[in-house]
Amino acid sequence: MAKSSSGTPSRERIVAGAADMISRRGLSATSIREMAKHAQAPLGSTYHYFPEGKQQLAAEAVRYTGEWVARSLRKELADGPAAGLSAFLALWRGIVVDTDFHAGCPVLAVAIEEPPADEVPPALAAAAEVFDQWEGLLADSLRAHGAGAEQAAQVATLIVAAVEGTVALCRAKRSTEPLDRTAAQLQALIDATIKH
Amino acid sequence: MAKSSSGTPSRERIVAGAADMISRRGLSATSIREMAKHAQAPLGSTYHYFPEGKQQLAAEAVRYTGEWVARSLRKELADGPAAGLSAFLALWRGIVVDTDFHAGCPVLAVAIEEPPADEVPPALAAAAEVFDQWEGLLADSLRAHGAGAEQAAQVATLIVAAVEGTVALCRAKRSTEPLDRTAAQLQALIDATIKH
DNA sequence: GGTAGACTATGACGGTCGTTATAGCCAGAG
DNA sequence: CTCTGGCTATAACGACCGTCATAGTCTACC
Repeated sequence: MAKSSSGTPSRERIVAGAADMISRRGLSATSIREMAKHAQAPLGSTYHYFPEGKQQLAAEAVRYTGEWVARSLRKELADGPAAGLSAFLALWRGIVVDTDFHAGCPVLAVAIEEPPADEVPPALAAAAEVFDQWEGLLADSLRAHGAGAEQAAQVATLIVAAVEGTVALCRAKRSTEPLDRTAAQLQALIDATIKH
Repeated sequence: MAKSSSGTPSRERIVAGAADMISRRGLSATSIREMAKHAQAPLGSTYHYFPEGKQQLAAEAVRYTGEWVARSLRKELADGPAAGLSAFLALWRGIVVDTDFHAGCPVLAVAIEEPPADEVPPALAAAAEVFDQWEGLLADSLRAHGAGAEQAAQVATLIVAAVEGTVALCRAKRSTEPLDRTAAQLQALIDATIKH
């Protein structure tokens, strides 16, 4: 057993690989068989580690990405909101460029999958939590640097939404120009927000 | 025959229905069989009207949505960039609310599907064109109201990206609050941009 | 050495996928 | 009335899907 907090290495490989594949093709286009193969794990193992099936695996992949981004965000926000935004932008730019515009954000990919009627699948709930987490980190930093609570919340939401949307624009256009433009405007917005 | 510019009514029903379904579930999760059934058309008809198959149908659905939004945008931008933004926001809010957070933007949905290696599928190319079109309309209006070319382009990209991202946030959270927050910030940004 | 339990291997279940082929219907032109 | 051509009906192709069941392997502890 020895249930370490990060789980078996093989288990974590599956989750990380799933996050990568979902960020490229979306959840429904990513099969469990492919996720297993991509992580060099047998298909049976996925149902051993994730007995609730695909939704559980997707939810963990979303949270995995969420925590990975949040770690970077927490670290860089120590130098202020502008530094945090720069890191946030650089992180996504790296993913988009390194994959030749093939990958994006798995959280966004999961967020736009239609849920069954009268139900909220675990992966979608996880996506909502991750967005909240990112917004919270940004808003906290803005408030710590003099922004009002309302203003901070609005700017934080705008940043997360704009960056997610911009990554999608970059993928469609196969260009990083949208990221450059969004970066310029958001940086100016942060300056204006914390200087007020 | 009688090839009208808008095509046979049945053909247009298929395209419109496809746009709706793609906006809910994404492209790969939407089967041609379901699109046909949703439009009350036989499966054979889809391959009659769209001989290139799913990609052609998806591309047309993307352009259909693009033109629909552009029409609203053109009309409201006559009253200035702020009015255009309001219409843009209201349009997406309507979709999200009317579908109980089940539908979003089909253009975004198509934009985040991974293309095959060394290839740009028609639907993805159409998504890029639609984003360009929307940005162009907004940027033109901003420049017509005194914004510099660079500033106008940056703000236009930010608006499109932010609204697309915000719609996804709303779906994940099952709340329109992100749209409220983004709206407030973008309106302020437009005011500052054209007043400068 | 034995035994429990974590993991793997294998194969199957019913179902849906995109696409194609073929034969048929049926309005309108001659 | 015949015939053409746009549209439909039906069935099939191989491939893949999520999930489950079962039997097997291997490792760590008693």
